[in-house]
This record gives sequence, C-alpha cells and structure tokens, in this order.
Amino acid sequence: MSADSTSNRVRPAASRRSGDGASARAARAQERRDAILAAALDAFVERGFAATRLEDIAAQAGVAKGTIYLHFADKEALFQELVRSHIGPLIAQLATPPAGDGSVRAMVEAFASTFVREVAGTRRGDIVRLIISEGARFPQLSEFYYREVVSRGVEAMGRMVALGIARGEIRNEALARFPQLVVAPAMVGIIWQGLFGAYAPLDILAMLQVHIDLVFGPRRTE
Amino acid sequence: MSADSTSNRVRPAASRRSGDGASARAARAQERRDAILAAALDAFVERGFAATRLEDIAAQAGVAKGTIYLHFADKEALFQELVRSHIGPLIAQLATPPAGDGSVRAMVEAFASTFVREVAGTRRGDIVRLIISEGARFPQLSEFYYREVVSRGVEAMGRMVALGIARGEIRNEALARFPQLVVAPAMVGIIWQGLFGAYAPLDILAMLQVHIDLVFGPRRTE
DNA sequence: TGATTATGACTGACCAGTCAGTCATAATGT
DNA sequence: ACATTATGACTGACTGGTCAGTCATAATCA
Repeated sequence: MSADSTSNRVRPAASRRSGDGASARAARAQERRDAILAAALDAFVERGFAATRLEDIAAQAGVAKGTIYLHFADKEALFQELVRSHIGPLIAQLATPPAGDGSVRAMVEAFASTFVREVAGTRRGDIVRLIISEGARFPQLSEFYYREVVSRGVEAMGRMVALGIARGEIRNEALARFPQLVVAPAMVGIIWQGLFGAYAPLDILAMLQVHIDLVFGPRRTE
Repeated sequence: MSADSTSNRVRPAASRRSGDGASARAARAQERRDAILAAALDAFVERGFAATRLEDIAAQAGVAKGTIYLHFADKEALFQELVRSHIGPLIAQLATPPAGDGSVRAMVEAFASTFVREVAGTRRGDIVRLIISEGARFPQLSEFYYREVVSRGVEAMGRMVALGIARGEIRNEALARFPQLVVAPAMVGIIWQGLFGAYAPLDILAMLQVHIDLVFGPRRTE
C-alpha cells in the first residue's frame, strides 16, 4: 500500500505568493489533521477508546506518532475533537427545519429515509455508536452531545409532533411529552446493526415505516 | 503428573458429619467467587472492560489478585462469566410465558412495569448497558446474548403481537414483522438513563405507557 | 540561513498474568 | 481424643510486555 515513498513530499506549488502561497503549509497541516481524525475514527470504532493505540492511528494516517501531538493535546482530546467535528454538521442540519409544506407525516417519512441513507450505514452511524459505547466514560462529552444534539433533536421532534396533533394527523396527544418515542426505533436499529447485524440484519427502513404507521395511523389508500 | 492411580481424591463426604462438613471450604470458595463477580460488575460498569484493573476488582472483593485466577482463566473469561451468570435468570423468565388470561394489552403493560421495576434502575440494567457498550468488542458474547436472549425475546414478543392481532387488539398487522418496535422504547430508556439520566432524567414508565397507547390505540374509558 | 514542522527512539508508568510459599482445614494414623 | 500429614485456597511480590507522551534530531520551507 502506498509504496510511493519517494518524491511524494512535494506540494511547493505557486512560487508566487498569491492568496494560497502562505497557506500551502497550513493546507498541508489541515490535510494531516483530517487524515489523523479519519484514522482515529476507524480505530476507535473498531477497538474502542482504551484499546486503541496512538501508534496505529499514526500509521494509518501516514504520519509519525509525534505528529499527532502537534495537532491534539492528548488521546482524550483527539477523541473528543473527533466526535465534535462530526457533530458540527449534524447541528447545522437540525437548525434547518425540514420543508414545512407537506404533511407532518411526509416530513417524518423524509426524516426516516434521510436517516437510513445518511446515518444508518455510514460513518455518522459509527459516531452515534461510539457515543453510546463510550459516552458513560466521557461525561463532559455526552453532556455536550446531549446539549448540542439530543436536546435540540428532541425539541425539534416535539414541535413536529405538536404540529401533527394540531393538524389532526396524530391522535395520541401524550406523544408530545415523549418525542423520544418517535426516534427510538431508529436508535435501536443502529445499535442492532452494530451488535447483531453481521448475522441477523435488520431492515431498518421497513421497520421505520411500520413505526410511522403506528404513530400516524395506517396509511390512507384513498 | 497426578500418578494417583490408587485411592486418589476421595470425596468421602467427610464422615458424613452433616451436609455441610465437607463443603465448608467449597462454600467459602463460592462466596469469594460471588464477591469477585459482584466487584467485577461494579468495576466494568464504572470504567468499561479495558480500563478496569483486576487489582481494583480484587481489592473491592476483599481478595488478592491471584485469587481471581483461581476462579477465572483471565480477564476476558471473568467478563464473559459475569454476563452469563446474569443472563441465566433472564432466560428462565423468558421461558415462562406471562399469564395468558388477560388481554394482550394487559400482558404488555405488565411487562412494562416489570421491566421498569426489575431492569431499568438495577444491576440488570447495568448488564444490558454493558452488553451494548462492549458487545462490539466481544463478538462471541454478543452472539451468545443474541441467541439466548434477544432472539427469544423477539420471538416471544412476536407471538404476543400475533395474538393481539388475532384478537383485534392490535390494528397494525405489519407490527408482527418487527416486534422490536414494541421493545425499542424500553431499550432507549435504558441507554438514556445511562448517558443523560444524571441531568435529564426520563420517566421511563410514563413513556412506555404512552408507547403502549400507540401500539394498542388509546385506552378505553368505558 | 534561520524558522517551522515532522520524526521515531526513548522513558516511565502501568498492568495482566505467574508462582513459590503460607496457612487453615480436612484426612488419616495411633 | 490427640497428633501427624495432606490438601488446596489464598497471597502478593515479581516479570514481561505495552503504550501514552516526550524530546533531541532531522527534514522541509521561506
């Protein structure tokens, strides 16, 4: 793998110091930082925080161990930064309310399919699993995650449910008190795939559709 | 080694003093084994598998480190034995079908309150959290857990759902394909308490009641 | 050339697992 | 009953290995 040891170190570019001239090094540094984070994600997901060796992350990222310490204070800071960097985009997405023109049911269905496509089988899903697995050992991290993602997500879902109730799409008014119920199957789906998916795969999308029927009542076939 | 061909280990029942004469030592050994398991549960729940030191378990159990190795082959065997010993009773409970005289809804409600009482805030809940957290790193353990507990639980719940559909208590027939949906909120409740319970407690029982309304339709107020 | 960035050998702490030895208890002998 | 011997549960100092974090040196850049 990557036997091109010679001459790969270039990146001199633009001898003219225009806009990017000064940033050539910074750009390279950023690349390395990202490579370290990507390698760290793989490693932490695979072996867990405590059992992951920094040397493996370094090797995977194609840098020396010491380089990691140029970018992160220590192993724990690397882990936290890893989670935070992936949570950022998620927050942005939560801030954007889903197109509110259709029915609430359509919005929730859209959410479900987005979830399956963008989270369930992807790196994002790994991050969620990582938080669930290691969260108890990183209280400040899980608190951050709660504050920035979970509480906002629950509130957003709560507003959706309230809207659904107001429009008569959702019968059970008590659901507004526990918006977690709407998302619970998605969480269980993620955990299931992580633990048992290898030999007992679960069709998360189909499951979520059945669940949506539960929340909104059977699909209209008019 | 062990050339004791003649009259080896006797096992004489100690001149039949009474039942416990010969077992005095064995009983003490069993006590210690149990103490080690109890201490190990605390430690693994608190710090996770990799970060737990056997010396701490030993100290907590009031034995020397070497003693642990008289009872368990290594750290991993101790961990697995810990989970297995707690899963045993659970299997027994799964084997006993709940009193089938009342409505399916009543059975599920009974299940919910039992769950909250006997699992959510107890050692059993800790075991579940432990499996969710460490399961990915112990494939054979999570496979064991799947085979002995999860698949049976899902099947049992599937039969309940089928019964509910047959009796007309449950409208959504597709639910029979995903009995996980019935249990998902309970799982999420456990995880929530473990991660955020300290500052954002969740009333699991109330949540499960709302969920049951979702599955069976609103409560009759006849 | 001097400044910045990267390297990897090294250190010191830490810990799973071992084993020679101790001692309370049980078995056997007188 | 008492003395002697056997057993094995228990101990904890020790070993061998691992790994996070450091730092003197090297490479690269401007």
